[in-house]
Amino acid sequence: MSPLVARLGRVNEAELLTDRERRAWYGLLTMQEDLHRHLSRELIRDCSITLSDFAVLSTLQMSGRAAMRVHEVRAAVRWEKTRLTHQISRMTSRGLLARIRCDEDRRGVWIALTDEGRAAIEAALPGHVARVRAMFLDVVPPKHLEILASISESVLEGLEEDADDTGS
Amino acid sequence: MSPLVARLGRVNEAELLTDRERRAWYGLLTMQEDLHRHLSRELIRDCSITLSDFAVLSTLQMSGRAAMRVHEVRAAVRWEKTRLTHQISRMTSRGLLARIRCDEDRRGVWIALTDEGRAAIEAALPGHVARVRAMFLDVVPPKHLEILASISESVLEGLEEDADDTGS
DNA sequence: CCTTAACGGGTGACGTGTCACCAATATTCC
DNA sequence: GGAATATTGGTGACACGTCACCCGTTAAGG
Repeated sequence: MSPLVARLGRVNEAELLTDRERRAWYGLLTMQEDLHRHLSRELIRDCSITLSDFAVLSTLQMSGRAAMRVHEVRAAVRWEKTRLTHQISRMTSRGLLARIRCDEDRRGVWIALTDEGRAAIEAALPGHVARVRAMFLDVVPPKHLEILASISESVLEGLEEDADDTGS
Repeated sequence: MSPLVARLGRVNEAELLTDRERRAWYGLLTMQEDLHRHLSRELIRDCSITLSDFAVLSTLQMSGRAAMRVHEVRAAVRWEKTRLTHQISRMTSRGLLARIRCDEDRRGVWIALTDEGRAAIEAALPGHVARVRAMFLDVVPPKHLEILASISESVLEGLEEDADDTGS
């Protein structure tokens, strides 16, 4: 990170981040990338599923329902439409999910866990939660976790205000 | 997000996150994904470069040097080795970077900004910084930015302790 | 020295995420 | 009731990130 701070004098002041801003912003970026990398690697190694798989599987399992519509899963994970479609296709072809015809709305599709999918998420959950704790939750004091939660809430609120886009 | 909290009763308590933990963890994940998506989209639309391009270009520009070795850039951005190689290849083929032979260490390579690369980062920097401010830095109170910086520092410290891996 | 290990960097394949675009069904509004 | 419109979901192409693995060079250790 140190090369990033060298020779700032040349550029317009207002175009650059203050030291505090830079620490917070680059810290956030690198923390998230490193966490993602570590968790992803270990989840694949131990359970043969990816973080994206985990997000979909746990959404379905936590719903406590037999099946969910695609757009319901989408609302839960907050992904782009096509990202979820592709993800479901991959997981279906690997036997983790099943697509089921929807008669109430014939445009739609029901998504359900297969037995294999349920087994996968049940096998993965405890270890993954433990790793999230070890890498993150147990490292950060509870008061700071509260603050982080409130930070993300206000940031996400701000992002939704410019909801001009096509399908976010 | 609400489907995630339904019907938690069935699963082992210790395997699940508390409410505070869940708000912090899922908040972090979604905030980072949404920020990345928005910033990426706007950078591509306005400047035709990606966030990864931006990271490499700004590292080189901020260094204030004519060229950097690949492993120096890598230390700055904290990426996997091959990720940076691929990124440099793509950017070189698009004319943003140049690979230059290294005589001091004939295994190595110098990476330098081309004129086009310098123009790209200079064009992108102010707008990108402004968007980071608008989406994130200005939304979060300064005291919370400090806390966030300290959070990421301790988390990253923790991650580096289990540096057993091959090439992280 | 000369062997062995470590370093610096790269390749190809594959899974992931986004974009532009499409198909089909539901809904709205006259 | 029929045309415009929104909703639900999907496809194919392409850029990105990781893994397994490779090559050439430098440094270490006998």
